[in-house]
Amino acid sequence: MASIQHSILYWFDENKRDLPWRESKNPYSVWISEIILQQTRVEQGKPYYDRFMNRFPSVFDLANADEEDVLLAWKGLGYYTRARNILKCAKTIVGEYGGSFPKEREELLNLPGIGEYTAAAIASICWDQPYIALDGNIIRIVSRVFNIDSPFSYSSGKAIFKTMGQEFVSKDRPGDFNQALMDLGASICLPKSPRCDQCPILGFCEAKKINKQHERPVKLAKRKPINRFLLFFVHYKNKKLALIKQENSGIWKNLYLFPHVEYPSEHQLLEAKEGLDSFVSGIHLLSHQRIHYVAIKGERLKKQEDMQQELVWVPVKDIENLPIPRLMAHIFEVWPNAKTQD
DNA sequence: GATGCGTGGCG
DNA sequence: TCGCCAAGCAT
Repeated sequence: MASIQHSILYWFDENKRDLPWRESKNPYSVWISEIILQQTRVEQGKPYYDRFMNRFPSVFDLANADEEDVLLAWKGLGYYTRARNILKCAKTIVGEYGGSFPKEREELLNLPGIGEYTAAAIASICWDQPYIALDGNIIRIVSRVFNIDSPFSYSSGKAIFKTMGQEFVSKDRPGDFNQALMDLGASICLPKSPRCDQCPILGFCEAKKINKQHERPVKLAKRKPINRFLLFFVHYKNKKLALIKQENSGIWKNLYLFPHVEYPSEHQLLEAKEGLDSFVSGIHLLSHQRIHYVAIKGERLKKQEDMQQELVWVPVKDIENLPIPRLMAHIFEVWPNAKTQD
């Protein structure tokens, strides 16, 4: 009987996708494609890859580029830290490695923007080093084939996936094996409706045997939302808006937002706004918190004894003409740097 | 370990 | 419609 690895590689040889970054195994193009494809769909990344390689054909061209130009090539793709790291990394490779990538996994991991997944992908595709590249696709396939019921996000779960994955990965063709699993995950072993009837390794899948393929991978249980009760002050005067800087902790740490007071219960929030000129209220969801809010005009601001933070007055255009829902949207629109606002 | 980062596709 | 999430990483 054929091994599971053999079945996967056979399927790959017959069905592999024709993608621009598969034309070469040189580390530069593999690296660029892997960075572009982080949290990004193949169809979205393709045109960026083509333009990027055309604009920066080698690691030397990239290392000599201005950050502005790299960011321009990245414009519209998102996660712009990737673009900044890609430039830093190119400079390191040229400056410290004479323009060729280090082949040791540990050295790859030290490069900016390269984590466990990308290091494994580069090492396996370029130099046939037997590392499993645990991306979303391969996590899903491994969780189903071995019926792993522990979430990848737990460190204990991560250890299981790494152990099983390392055992799983083909030692003969690890690069093809990783890419095969990604293709399989993208076309057959889908997150929601896996096409098990077309799967080349159906007979090896432990989850399918007990009909739990839909329950894999196990996701971390969502924490139930915490209720919070906040009274906001919208204080707009002389075309300036009052903001406060948050402490270096909590959900809006170090950000600027409207002055506010927090109450322990909805009852106390409603009691506090009693008699005040409240004009909008509602619930805002943010990071497993349900924030019940009431906003009042700011004339009463000075009388609030609980308001201890120092106010920062920020010039804002035309706030008096904004409809209330738009204004309220601003309340939860936190500002990293009040000085840059106008 | 939890959180932020960006855009586009999907049911 | 809109929440979920897709070839993760850094902090």
